[in-house]
Amino acid sequence: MNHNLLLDSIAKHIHLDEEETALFLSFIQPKKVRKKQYLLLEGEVNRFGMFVTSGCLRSYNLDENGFQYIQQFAPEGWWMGDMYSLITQEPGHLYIDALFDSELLLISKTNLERLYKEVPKFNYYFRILAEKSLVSYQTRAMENLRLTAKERYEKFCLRYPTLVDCLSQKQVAAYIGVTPEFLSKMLHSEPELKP
Amino acid sequence: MNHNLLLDSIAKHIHLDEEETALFLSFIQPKKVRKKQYLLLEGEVNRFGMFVTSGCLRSYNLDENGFQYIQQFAPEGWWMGDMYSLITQEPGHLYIDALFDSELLLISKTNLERLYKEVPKFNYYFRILAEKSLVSYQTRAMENLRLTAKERYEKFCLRYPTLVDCLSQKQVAAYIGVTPEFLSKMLHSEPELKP
DNA sequence: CTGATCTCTTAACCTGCATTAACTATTTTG
DNA sequence: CAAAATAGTTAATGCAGGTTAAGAGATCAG
Repeated sequence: MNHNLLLDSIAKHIHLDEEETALFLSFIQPKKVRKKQYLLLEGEVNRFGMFVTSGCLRSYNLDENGFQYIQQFAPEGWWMGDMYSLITQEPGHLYIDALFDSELLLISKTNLERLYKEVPKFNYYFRILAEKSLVSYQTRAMENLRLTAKERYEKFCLRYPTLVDCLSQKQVAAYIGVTPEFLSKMLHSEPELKP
Repeated sequence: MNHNLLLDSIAKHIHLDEEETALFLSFIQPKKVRKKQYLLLEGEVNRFGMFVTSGCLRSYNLDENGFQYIQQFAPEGWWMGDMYSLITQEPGHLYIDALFDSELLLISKTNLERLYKEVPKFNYYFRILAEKSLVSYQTRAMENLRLTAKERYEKFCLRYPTLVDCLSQKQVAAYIGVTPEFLSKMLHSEPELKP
């Protein structure tokens, strides 16, 4: 299994010696999933932090009409999880599944807590990640009120240029919060939006 | 000045001995602000984390039409800042001002970095805060797409019961992302929403 | 106390996006 | 490879919430 992507991501923020690296790796387990396979269902407790080494995961809410609202795409090099459920160990509200065949590295909540205790500088690493992620959700929360569907689509293309051309329009629509019908209409009536 | 509120907030998550407490307090400076006074303008670098010991702050974006979108209210016991600017020390996009006369405790970016170095367990404290805040912005980002104005208003009343009756309708409208005219109409046509 | 500045209300009209439905193109599965 | 399922297109209709405007209370500053 390929741990390098994960170790590199960590090395950008903290230095681990050999012993710490070995301990960390002993806490990690690999997992392969096929396209469409679920990793978490609404109402379940999220017991693993998931790091994507290949492929792409997706997390979303379902509303009462069965409409999907995508919270996050996690391509290669990203962490994924239901933060609420992972923190509280209460049942969460997210579904997590794989958009393509994917390879993951999992760390259980138990091992994560052990890691914080035995290698406290992981508090630094995950503090930095949480802060960056916080900024991007703050921005998105405001943009979801302030911007039109067209503007949200443009931001999405700028922010995720690699994703936008491997995802179906339906997925993009569920991320920016419009119906697939409206996105289709928008792309045809405003040709400058197309790649 | 009253540091107790802040020390209590910290004590809920980490234990500081006397020396650490003294060092922390030496990094903190008090500040009083009057109603409507600005603490940060769009385009400025945010050089202080701000903890509110009395009163209430507010952070917001302005769009090109001068419409305000409120990101956060910070009553007593809350931290406030422009996270993006505080992390990067680049010019930010938020205005921060006081809704009422308020008392604050400030920690400069420089002292915050010293604090992380000299008392590493502050990484734990601020990681926990960042993670909780992250969860609430993830939720809000999704709700801003998924919920109607009426539902957003109801959530706001549930989540900030003390705020809702000391704020003007205009402030609440700018938080839930509707015009004051529409909120007024909603409250009159749906009497069950009123307190 | 008074004019000026805000906040709230009401109402007419407008628009961005949802809904529904029917059809076509593409992908998945047996 | 055929059948079924899924994704995308187009168009008619509807509605949540915006815009504009104008007046009525409030609150504030001189």
